[in-house]
Amino acid sequence: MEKSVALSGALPRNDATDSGAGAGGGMLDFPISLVSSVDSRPVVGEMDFFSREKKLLPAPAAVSLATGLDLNIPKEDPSIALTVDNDPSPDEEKKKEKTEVELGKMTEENRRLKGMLTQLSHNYNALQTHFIALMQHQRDLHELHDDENDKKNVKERLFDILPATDDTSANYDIAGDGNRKARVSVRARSEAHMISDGCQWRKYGQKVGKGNPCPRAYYRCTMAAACPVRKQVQRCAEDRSVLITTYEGSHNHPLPPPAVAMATTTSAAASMVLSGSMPTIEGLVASNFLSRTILPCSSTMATIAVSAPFPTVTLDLTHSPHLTGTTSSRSPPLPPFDHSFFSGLHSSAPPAWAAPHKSYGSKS
DNA sequence: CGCTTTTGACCCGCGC
DNA sequence: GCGCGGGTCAAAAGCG
Ligand SMILES: [Zn+2]
Repeated sequence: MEKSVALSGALPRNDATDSGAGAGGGMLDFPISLVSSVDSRPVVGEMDFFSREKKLLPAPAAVSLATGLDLNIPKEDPSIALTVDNDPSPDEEKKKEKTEVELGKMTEENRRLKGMLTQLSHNYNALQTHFIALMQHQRDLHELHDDENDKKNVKERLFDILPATDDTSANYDIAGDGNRKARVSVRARSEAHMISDGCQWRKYGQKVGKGNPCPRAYYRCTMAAACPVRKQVQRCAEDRSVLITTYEGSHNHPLPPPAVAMATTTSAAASMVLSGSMPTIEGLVASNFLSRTILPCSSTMATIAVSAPFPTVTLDLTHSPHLTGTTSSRSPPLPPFDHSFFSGLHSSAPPAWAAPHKSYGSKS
């Protein structure tokens, strides 16, 4: 038996909750890649959210994607840049000038905001690094203390000495309690074999499941030597255009800025849910946390399944009326209302960014 | 030459 | 204990 709650993540944007939502997860739930990363997803890349190759995507779009803020003010928006005809009355001439001045201001402000955003991103990474270092230190102290009080525990001492190549010991505390089992899975329509998420992954296995003829691929994060993050990529059985990516664990290293949004969102969401710091799932979704961060570009649904053994946060980026089928049957059918809200923001699907990944055979 | 992918073997928990 | 199925290892192959 499993409980599953499906809620629409597509609530109206509520910028006031911006800072509050992240802090809602408790102080230690530093919403970075610490826990699960989703690190979660393009025909050859139709859902490449976090391609590190910025050339492939228009920069303003990337900014907008990562922050949920639509800072992209096209310079040649016809609604702003008036195209006055040959007979400009002095009045209209004036109006035009005024508008152009306005436009200049906005462009300038836009540039400034972008700069700030970049700065913010850098600061964020720096802070994250510092935080991780602190956590490491704290862990060392903690275990040292334990050792003094309880000398029979040789194992822990070993963990202190061992290089951080031991995943479980090194990252246990970083992940925080209750977060280790966290999983975040992302469903997205994509013909690509893998959705790029800003991280580097090395494939370490592939299996074909029992019921599902589609092979499931296993990846490990290679951005840092000891990064424990893993992900599974599998095509949905009944609808092969849907790619399901499941992330597990948290990064022990800074992520490239484009990847931060996704990792932050997923891990923080997982943290909140699993730690119970967000009183209700409704609270999580109502805080508009998910939709503001990564989902403004499509109609969306956040599903949080409390099923054993791993609590899983599912971000559904699909438009499909299909039910999941992989993890569970969804209780309530999707309310029809959640598509309309974002229609004004990004009307179309994300561009087809390419994922740098290759093949995908099958076995067994 | 250093990386990733491939792929069968191996491990381990679970139900019988 | 045994078989099964999901997950991982690691040797070999592939690739730029
Ligand atoms: Zn990582």
